[in-house]
Amino acid sequence: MDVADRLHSAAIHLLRQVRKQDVATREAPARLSALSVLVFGGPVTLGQLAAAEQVKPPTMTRIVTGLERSRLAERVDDAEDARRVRIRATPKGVRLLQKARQRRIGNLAGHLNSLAEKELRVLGKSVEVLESVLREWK
Amino acid sequence: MDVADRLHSAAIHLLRQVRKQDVATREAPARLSALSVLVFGGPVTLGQLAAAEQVKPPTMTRIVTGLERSRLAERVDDAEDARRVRIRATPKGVRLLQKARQRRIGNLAGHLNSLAEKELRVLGKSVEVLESVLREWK
DNA sequence: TTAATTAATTAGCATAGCTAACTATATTTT
DNA sequence: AAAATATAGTTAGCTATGCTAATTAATTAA
Repeated sequence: MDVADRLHSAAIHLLRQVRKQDVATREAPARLSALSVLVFGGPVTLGQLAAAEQVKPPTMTRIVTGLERSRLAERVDDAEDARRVRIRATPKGVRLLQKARQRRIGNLAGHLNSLAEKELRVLGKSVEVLESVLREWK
Repeated sequence: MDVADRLHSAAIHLLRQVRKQDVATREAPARLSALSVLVFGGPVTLGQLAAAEQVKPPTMTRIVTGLERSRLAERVDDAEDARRVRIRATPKGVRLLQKARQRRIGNLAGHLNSLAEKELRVLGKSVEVLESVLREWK
């Protein structure tokens, strides 16, 4: 319980700090988050994207509309099922997201810089442990 | 960079899972988050609360108004400076937040349960490392 | 070939973020 | 002491993001 509590708190504060970098993109959080699914997971249907982001389809409809207006993503008709719409990041979207990610990760890495080599190793090991926990979670 | 990247991703997915528990409170995320500052940090002025939550004062004004409507917090006049308004969690607010927190932490702890003792120890060590990184961050 | 199901959108509501402009109180300058 | 400046919070008005319910279009099942 103690580890859970402090891990929870640390995760909150860590993301709160890292997220500050995103203002440089001039894009809203939900859009960046959806765009990152598109960039790293390839084109998906709107419904899949909504599920991945844990929002309802109407919400994702509007996020995608916003991404399209900024030319960061586009709707593509699905050849197999005309009800579906596939969403794809544009080259501009890919570039923007990679820069945003670079800023976030770079910022975090900069702060991990002060750690001793041993601490960094422990942290790396923990991330693996967390990844395995998250794989089971669903 | 690799550790930063994966830590970042793990933190995102961890919080995304844990946050699901909050629907049981029937309170919106920003309100729960502000309430948690009040419960664990004591009464603060509206401006301090806004700063703690990294939002602008007008945003916090409305969050506090929402919390007041639900009787989870209340505005108290400041004796020293009549411009200021102190915000305080009500007993109902304290109870609601503690239950919400219990659900989050309990849920996370349940998933850490499957870990071997050694893994849990490594995780605990890492949380300490992260806490020290976060202390330096500002 | 209807009937039922599924995918996405539209409409309408609440919440949450912002800036700009305003009110009221405190502080500083003259 | 009066005037100017600064600070704390609110109000107004915008955009964005979450929801449910209802709608439209396409697919699958009876």
